[in-house]
Amino acid sequence: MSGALKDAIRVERPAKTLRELALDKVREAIVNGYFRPGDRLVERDLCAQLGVSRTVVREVLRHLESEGLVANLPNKGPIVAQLDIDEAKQIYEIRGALEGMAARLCAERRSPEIVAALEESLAGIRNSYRDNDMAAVLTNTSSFYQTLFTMVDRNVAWGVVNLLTVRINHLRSMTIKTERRGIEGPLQMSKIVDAIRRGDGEGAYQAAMDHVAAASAIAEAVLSAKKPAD
Amino acid sequence: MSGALKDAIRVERPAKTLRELALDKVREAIVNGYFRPGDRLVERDLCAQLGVSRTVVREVLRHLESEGLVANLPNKGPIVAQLDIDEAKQIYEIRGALEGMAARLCAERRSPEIVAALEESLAGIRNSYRDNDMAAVLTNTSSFYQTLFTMVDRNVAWGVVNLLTVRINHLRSMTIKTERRGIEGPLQMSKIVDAIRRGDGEGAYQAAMDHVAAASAIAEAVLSAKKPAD
DNA sequence: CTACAGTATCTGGTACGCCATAATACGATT
DNA sequence: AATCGTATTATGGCGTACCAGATACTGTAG
Repeated sequence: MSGALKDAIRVERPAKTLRELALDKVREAIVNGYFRPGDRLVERDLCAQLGVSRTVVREVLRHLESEGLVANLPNKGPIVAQLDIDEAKQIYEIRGALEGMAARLCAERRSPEIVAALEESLAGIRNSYRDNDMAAVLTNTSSFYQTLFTMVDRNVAWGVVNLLTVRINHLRSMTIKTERRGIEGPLQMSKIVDAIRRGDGEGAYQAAMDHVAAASAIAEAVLSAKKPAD
Repeated sequence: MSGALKDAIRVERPAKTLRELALDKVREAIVNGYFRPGDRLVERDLCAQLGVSRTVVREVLRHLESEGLVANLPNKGPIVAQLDIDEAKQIYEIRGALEGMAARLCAERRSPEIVAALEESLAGIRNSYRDNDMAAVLTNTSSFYQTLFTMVDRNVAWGVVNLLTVRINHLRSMTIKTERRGIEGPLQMSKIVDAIRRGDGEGAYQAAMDHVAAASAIAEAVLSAKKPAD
């Protein structure tokens, strides 16, 4: 549309400030495990690694702190937040409640476009599983839920889910690698889509709850199994 | 026990860093309307008003930005976030889902301590309404929900609710002042407590949903009525 | 070998300066 | 006089240097 045209015309300015770039870098580094939980995040070291000043690093650390990815020990400084099993379960529970809510709303709307969009995301997930591309599985799963929320204009809830999800990201990357998850995961999600197609709000709610409940159970098993080795 | 003893012994250091103090100040200033939505938050002005350096101010602004209280216009700088009616409704909806969940869990636990704690908060709310102390109504209402969440160890969900609540705080302060809200509000909340006492999970869930739904409806009326005058 | 002092490290916090950008005011040219 | 270009101002983005206080480490003296 006119937006796309304008974008084509527009002189490509980075638009992103240095701080935002650094924020993304550090968050990514935490999320995919370059920084491990409990690692200290020494400001001046980060300055060197990122090539930015302390001002920027401090603002980034503050931001990540309010996202729950970084914890601040008094007089000790910031560390990568530890994720205990109880907190992870709580996060899954909240996701269940919100994703269930969104699924119900989708079902009640009975719109073919919603179903089509969800099917498309789901196909993407199946393909990624087939190609054994786990990173793609994660992003496609995110986009599945994103459509679930945005199709019924629930961007705030999506923001909350997104915020919580980064905190359990390394759990997610472990759960999807679990045995048979490549079959069961998409199966559970297709149940959500089916219920939405039927306009079955309660069914969609339950199916969404079941999906995260399964993920939560796997995460719990993974986390309690990993604890002794830590 | 030993924790309390240690706390009693401890030399009372502020423990709070300057940044946290400034953060609370600015958040409070936004929440109770000293800074109005849309107001620009000029860094150097805030430095002067708070008596702290720009570094601290910037970190505070970043933090509030990630809380959703402050928005950052590119090349313009931070302003107090505007709250549109749709976003407010979404926030109420999320609160409904999470508070309903917590209420259900409380009911399923069937613990007399929970009921007692909730009754106490509720009594506080009634007293505050009687004394016409609206600030106390707000804090007591918060503490009611806080017990709802913390009694079943749902501190993450409580954090989410709290985070969202500050964004609609000025709406809350208007809804509680509404005609008859001093009777109906506590009535609805006592229904939640009743259901919990009965161990009626579904009833508690519904009662909690009803309560926020009522608040949401009032907020919508207030907000749409205020819009033209803006 | 222990105790104590000194030192290095690190965060919290401050001050100051530079640059880029946006808006506005002002002045010059046509 | 209208318009265009330029200077100024306001402000955010970013960097650097510095100091204070807490902590951890280390080496030396008794």
